[in-house]
Amino acid sequence: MLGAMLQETDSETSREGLEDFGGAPTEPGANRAERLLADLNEPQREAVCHGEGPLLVLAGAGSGKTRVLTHRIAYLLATGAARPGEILAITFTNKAANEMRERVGALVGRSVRAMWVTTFHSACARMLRADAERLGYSRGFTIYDESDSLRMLKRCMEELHVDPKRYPPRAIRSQISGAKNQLVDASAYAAAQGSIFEETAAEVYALYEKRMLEANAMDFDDLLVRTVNALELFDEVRERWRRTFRHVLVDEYQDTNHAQYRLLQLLTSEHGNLMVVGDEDQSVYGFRHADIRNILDFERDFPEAEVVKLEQNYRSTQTILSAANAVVERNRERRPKRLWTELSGGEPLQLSELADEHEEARWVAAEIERLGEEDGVRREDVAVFYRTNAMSRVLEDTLVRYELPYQVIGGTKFYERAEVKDAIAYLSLIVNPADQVSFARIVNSPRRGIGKTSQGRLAAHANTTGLPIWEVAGRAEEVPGLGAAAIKAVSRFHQTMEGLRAQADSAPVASLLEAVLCESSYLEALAAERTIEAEGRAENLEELVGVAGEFDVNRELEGGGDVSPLEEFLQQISLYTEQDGLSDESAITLMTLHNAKGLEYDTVFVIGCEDGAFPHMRALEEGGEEEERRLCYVGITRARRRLYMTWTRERRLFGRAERNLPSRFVDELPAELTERHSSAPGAGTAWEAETFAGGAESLDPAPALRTGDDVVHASFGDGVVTAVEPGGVVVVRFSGDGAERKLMADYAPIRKR
DNA sequence: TCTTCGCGGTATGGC
DNA sequence: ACCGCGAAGA
Repeated sequence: MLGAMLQETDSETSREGLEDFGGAPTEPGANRAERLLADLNEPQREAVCHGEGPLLVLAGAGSGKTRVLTHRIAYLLATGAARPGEILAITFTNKAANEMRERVGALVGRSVRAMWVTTFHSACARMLRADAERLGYSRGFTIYDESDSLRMLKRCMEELHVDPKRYPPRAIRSQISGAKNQLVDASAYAAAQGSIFEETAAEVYALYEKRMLEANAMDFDDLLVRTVNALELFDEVRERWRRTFRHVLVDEYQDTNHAQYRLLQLLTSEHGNLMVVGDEDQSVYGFRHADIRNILDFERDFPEAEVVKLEQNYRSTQTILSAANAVVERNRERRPKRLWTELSGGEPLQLSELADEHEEARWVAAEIERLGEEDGVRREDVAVFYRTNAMSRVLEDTLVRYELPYQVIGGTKFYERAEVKDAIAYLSLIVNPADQVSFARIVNSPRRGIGKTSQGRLAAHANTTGLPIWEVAGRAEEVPGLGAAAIKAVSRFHQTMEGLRAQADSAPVASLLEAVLCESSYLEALAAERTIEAEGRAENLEELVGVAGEFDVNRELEGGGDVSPLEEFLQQISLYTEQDGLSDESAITLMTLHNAKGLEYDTVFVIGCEDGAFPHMRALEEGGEEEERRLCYVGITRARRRLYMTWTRERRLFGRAERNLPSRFVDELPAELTERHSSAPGAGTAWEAETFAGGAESLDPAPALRTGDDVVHASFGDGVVTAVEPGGVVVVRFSGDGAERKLMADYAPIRKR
């Protein structure tokens, strides 16, 4: 059995609890430490046993990095090098943090509760709750998600009369976000302005910062930046956290940005106990301003650092690893390394070209069905990855028709639904009376006769007086220009909410939420709609109450901190994206390639492998080919045994059919590791697979073009065919500029001469 | 002030 | 194909 040969790798959580000393860490430390090292390979052991000072673990895909992290934490405790409360372990996603917490818990028992095992963002939020006041925020600050912060940004642009047509708010925000992650504040940014666009962005940046502070709100970037600010500005704060976290461990270090790097530096520069684990080949968050230089330059930044390389892979077959290596080796921004495994051989990669996304979806569904029937492959061992969320739709429809249960990770999020956001806005306003965006969201929802004009007057008054918006609402009669009817409506709303605020400190979150939904008449308004949609929305709110109830119970058990339950609840869910949630036990898993990082599946399909989709056009325009290639590497290395990649000749985008060429990454796979299939062009729905072992030659169906033919292209002129590829693709080298271009033989304005 | 209709932008990726 | 926003009408 293949499985028996595999050492436990990253995403298998269940087995860890069965080994070592489970939840009973009562034996002497030396024995415990010994046992922790027992089934590690040499470099893994070296990393776990590392003493004081910086440590870089270069961990290739599937090389057991989570194992090294969790065992090192346990080892630090067992040898007495650290107490549980001195550990800060950081990951990038909540999911990864939960998994790490679980696995550490399995090794060390309940002392995991004293550790901070969490994401960068929630660690920062926790630290800021204690020290935000020094920066002019109050501890009940609200965390704005993307849409909230974009709202705020739009308001600022309006106020400055910046035309959103000429300056798209998203572009401005990305500019601001980039500056923040480089720790460039508004005035420094303004001082360095160049183009008119940047000048405009600088102006918006400054006002945005001001209004965010007044609203006592932080966006995701602020959480990092403000924490860095607090640590840099206040010796006392810095010393306190340095003393607290004697050992800092960071997972996925290749995804850190400059602010995060600075944060780690501030926390660890004194004792130097920083362990980072990462793999530059899996750096795929450049768009979030991650800086791959952080991992590439680690030894330069921390000169005494010890470096350990983990290159033995315990996950995939040699075929899959060879394919992954072949792709990623084309990148320049990397250290030389090569994954290897004791599992030689393996099935070849299956590459399939299909007519369009519908055929692709049917092909995938049918293949999953076949694997289940013929090879006994379980659905929960199958995952389908795609580059963009939009690609899941057609596949979902098809899986439903095939009656194949599936679950989608990520994508449309529960917490982004309007009604859920409304409910949360009510709660936010209770905690943070200055929260303008939440106020604007709910003041007239349900309708209370407080329209746009009145809202504008309230906001303007808050801005000019500097009073929290809630204060302004409480003194509506003082707001210039507000009509009598509006004053009455605002006052009533204010009164209702004041009543709810009075309960906020003591009541469990669930009952508070229920009271909010009732007394605000929100549920009543939904019921009055009498539509299926409204019913669904009410159900979602019920689910949110359920989430709150769960939170209350957990808090009861764990005896929450010094923060009010409501504050803690809000913080938790504002940093919460779609977790695996109710992970379905017998379903196929669908997700983006980005979401797939850190996971593994027996059988993996990567769909939509077309140039322009993957690598994505936009990424290529931004010079991100290497990052896209790394994403491909991530996708390939998720597979344990079987890997499929598919692309389509045509795909609908914005309702428009686009013609595609296969992804350049497909061509980078060594032919001897792959098998190609192609559906007959023009066969419509009833296609028949033709199989061609080894790829490239002679699959071209209709066109008579062959390698070596001289051709003329309507705009590129004379050229010669250098290769013929599946799907009617010919590669032509043109004499005009000497460049090679891929063309669709059927559609390109090209003829033989 | 609220509702409806139609247009246009949108859909790389996520804490 | 879908959602959000603005214009126009009730």
